[in-house]
Amino acid sequence: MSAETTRDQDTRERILAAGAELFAQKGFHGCGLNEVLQRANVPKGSFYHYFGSKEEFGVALIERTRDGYLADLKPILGDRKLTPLTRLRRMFEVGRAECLDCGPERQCLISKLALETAQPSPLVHAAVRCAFQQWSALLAQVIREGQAIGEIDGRHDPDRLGNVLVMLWEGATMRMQIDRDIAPLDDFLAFVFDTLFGRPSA
Amino acid sequence: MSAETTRDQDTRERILAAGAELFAQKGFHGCGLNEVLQRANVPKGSFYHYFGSKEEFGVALIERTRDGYLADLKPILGDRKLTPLTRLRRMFEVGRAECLDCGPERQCLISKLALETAQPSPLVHAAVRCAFQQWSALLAQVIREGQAIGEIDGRHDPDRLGNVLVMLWEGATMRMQIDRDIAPLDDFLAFVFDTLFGRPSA
DNA sequence: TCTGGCATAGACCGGTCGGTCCAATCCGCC
DNA sequence: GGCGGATTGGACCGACCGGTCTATGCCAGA
Repeated sequence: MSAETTRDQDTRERILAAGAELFAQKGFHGCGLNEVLQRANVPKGSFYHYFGSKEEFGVALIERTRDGYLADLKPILGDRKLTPLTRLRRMFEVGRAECLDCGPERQCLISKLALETAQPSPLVHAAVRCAFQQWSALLAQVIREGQAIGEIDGRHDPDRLGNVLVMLWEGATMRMQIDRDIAPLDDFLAFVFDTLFGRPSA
Repeated sequence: MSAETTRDQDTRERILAAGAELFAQKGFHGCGLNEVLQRANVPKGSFYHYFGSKEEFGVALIERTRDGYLADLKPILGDRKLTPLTRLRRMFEVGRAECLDCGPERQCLISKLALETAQPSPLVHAAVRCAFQQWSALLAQVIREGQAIGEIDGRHDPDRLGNVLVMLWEGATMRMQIDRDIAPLDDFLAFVFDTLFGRPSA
């Protein structure tokens, strides 16, 4: 019975895990369902029992990924023992460490699916947009806290700065995949926390 | 004979133009050759006369796109009648105008193909990397000029700042496609030229 | 005018795609 | 025990994929 726990309800989870891994590497259209199912050791029939189509599967993947990210982020960004700016830095350092772990050829699943399916699939599109907006909003909140205690320059518009950080991070991870090197993430950290949030006064 | 000029050598160019348009929307794997050739009004045999494979075609597309970008950029970035910072701003404003023209659902072809094919295709990968490095280098040069005349804060590392601008721009265009709105590009311009290069002193 | 190679043209190939279908099996509930 | 929905298993489908092949049109140079 303990060995049988691999089946049952977690079949769905196994499909999702295999899809996340493969799509993050090969893309949505670059990887067929058969390959995903083979990796998950699940037959076709089970897939279409849990998901209505490949597109719905993509939406589920994005939501799963987003929820995982937010679950990781919130404890860091909400840690009252750290100053807001320290929390921001900690979050991006954790992100860098994760990229280092799983290798530079594995791009953020959300942005990858976003670019590949934004045009034809409104479902995927909505899921991606939601994920980015949530992240931007979280950052803006921490930025406001930093401004409240004078740690971050109050002339920044918090919402805009939150968007800028997200955009720059996504651009950096994209560049990381292109260069096969985490140097772009180091450029990101150095720019944001030494230059942008560092001493701007002469 | 004038009407026949549509054929002959420019067949290759017609294929490239159709591919650029369709791949920018639907992606490399999301669009079949048949669709490209139908749009270009060219039969299969001609395609494989000019290109060895779909992958080689992708490389040719990236190089064509990169050359087009650089040809547009260089006159602006090298315009000695403008200050370096003004040239930078002009360049991104032109980029924004072009995005406005062709619509927010059309993502930068280079970054799109980069994410989709970076892993399995070393040829495409090399072409993309080359394109980004050239652009970053151009920006770094202009930043150095700006620093030389005191227009840009000399404490910035020019190469890193060039990379940051490219990464942020790519992230912004990605977000533009996700949100179906050019507002992210406005955030980019406001942040870079009002906040980053604007008055940092209190 | 004949000829050789470049370019056009599209039928065709095996393979794989996303998706369908139904029989077999499992398992909680009566 | 046996009933019935949930789940598994995988053969199968038409469509389309990237790529091949050969027949033909075209035109420059002998």
